Amino acid sequence: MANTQRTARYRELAAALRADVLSGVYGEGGRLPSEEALAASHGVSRGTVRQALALLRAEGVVTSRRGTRRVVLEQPRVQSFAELSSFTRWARSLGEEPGGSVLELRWREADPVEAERLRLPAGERVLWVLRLRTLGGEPVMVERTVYPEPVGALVEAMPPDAVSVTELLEAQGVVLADADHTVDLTLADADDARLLGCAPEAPLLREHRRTSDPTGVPVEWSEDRYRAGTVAFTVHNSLAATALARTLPSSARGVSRQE
Amino acid sequence: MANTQRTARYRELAAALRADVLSGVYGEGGRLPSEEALAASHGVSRGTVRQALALLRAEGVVTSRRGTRRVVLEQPRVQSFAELSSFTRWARSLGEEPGGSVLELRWREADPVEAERLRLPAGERVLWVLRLRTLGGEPVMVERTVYPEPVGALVEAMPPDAVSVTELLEAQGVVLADADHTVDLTLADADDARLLGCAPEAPLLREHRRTSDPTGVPVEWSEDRYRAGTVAFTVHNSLAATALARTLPSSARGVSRQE
DNA sequence: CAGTGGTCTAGACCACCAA
DNA sequence: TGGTGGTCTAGACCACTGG
Repeated sequence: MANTQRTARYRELAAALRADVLSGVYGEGGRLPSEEALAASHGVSRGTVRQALALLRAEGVVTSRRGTRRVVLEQPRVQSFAELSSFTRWARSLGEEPGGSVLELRWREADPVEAERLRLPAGERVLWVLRLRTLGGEPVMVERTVYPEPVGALVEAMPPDAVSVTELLEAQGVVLADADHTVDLTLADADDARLLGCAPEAPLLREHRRTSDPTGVPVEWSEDRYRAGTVAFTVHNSLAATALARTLPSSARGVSRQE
Repeated sequence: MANTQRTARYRELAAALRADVLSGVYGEGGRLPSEEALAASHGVSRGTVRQALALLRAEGVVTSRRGTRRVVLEQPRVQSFAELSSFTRWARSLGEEPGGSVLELRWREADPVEAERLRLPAGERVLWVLRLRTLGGEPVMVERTVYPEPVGALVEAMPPDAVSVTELLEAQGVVLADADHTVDLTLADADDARLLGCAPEAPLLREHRRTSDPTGVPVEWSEDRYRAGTVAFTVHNSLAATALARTLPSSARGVSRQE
């Protein structure tokens, strides 16, 4: 009695509930029906309902507390890290027209940082790509990415004006499963300034991203620099869900080595 | 046969597994035992094992794929948004000595943005607080926070040099359950420059944060400005877990069609 | 005190991966 | 083809919230 063929039941349920919530059926600050009631009305077990609700909770759509029905949170949901893995998808979901072109591309040896991030032996060959990304024709981001050998070969073969590298990669069977993002601030160098049309030394929002495939093997290591004012990164977190992480003993955490 | 008294079984299990992974028992890129095996060896049901593993997965500690055992991802996991809700906790977990002091504090009417964020009627009275945050004595962040009436009263009564407002609030029974964070970039104004000891117009990393209690009622709305180079925000996401969000029908989202 | 979400179990079938 | 994770069920007890 398992359904995995198409979309999982709990995902369908989540979608249905999400739609209800966003359309204001329950009102902001309103309460959802009980799990029992949802299970009955949708003809599934309570376990499935809970799986669906866990999704909505992670998205920040509803709260959850023992003893009380779930409460509807705000709805804004502008743009969160969920979409971040692909510039193109992110742009489209905002209703903007994404563009992009490869400005430079070459094979070279990985520097120590790149090798470590891609989990490659030092000096391994990697494909380095410099891209300019635009929204509605306006330059907004400079992207410097390195790909390990196998993936690099696929990227190299793509047309230089390919809008979505991610989608092309997926079409070739490369699955992107996990990503780590780090956001900080940096200053525009001469190239950035020229490409983005800003002053040299102008502050830029920087994102480092490492993406892995389902096996955990790194597929991409990228540094993206956004012009000020063009993006804001959003995250939602439920403290309950992450409380544990804070209670842990430091265990095997050396010094505070960070990047 | 449910255990909720102390820590849930699955959280203990998660902690144990996390410790194992971090101590390198399985090796980076190594494989975890099967769910069945873990269930047997820890004397719990498979369901409980899966709950534990879901935590580790969300933290980016392990992958998961149908058909194969889970794979250990990298271990860095230094500082992520999980800790972000409290500057103090974040600092401590880095091994740094957090400090802070209230520089200004007054009741005033909420401006339109604040009212909207705190979900209050326009012009409602709120407590506005300006704090300087330090790490090891060095100023790193300027925090401007507004609190709605009830919480504000508690904050007002705190000693001006209280290190952790969050902890004091929790001690008073105010539970912080959910938070939305937005990160972007801004420039230092005269006050920022003076307080942080940087040049006016110097670029700063800015975080907007709205925190709610378990009921979904906003408790705090804050704008924090970090000196460049003092922080980096980190997030991990599993695409599998968020794939649905991208596949959704536009349902009831006004303009800008979603995909 | 009744209702509700949190935790846990035992068992089932399926889809997918690797051998 | 066998092992593994993904999904689903049915039922149970508990902790907490609220009237």
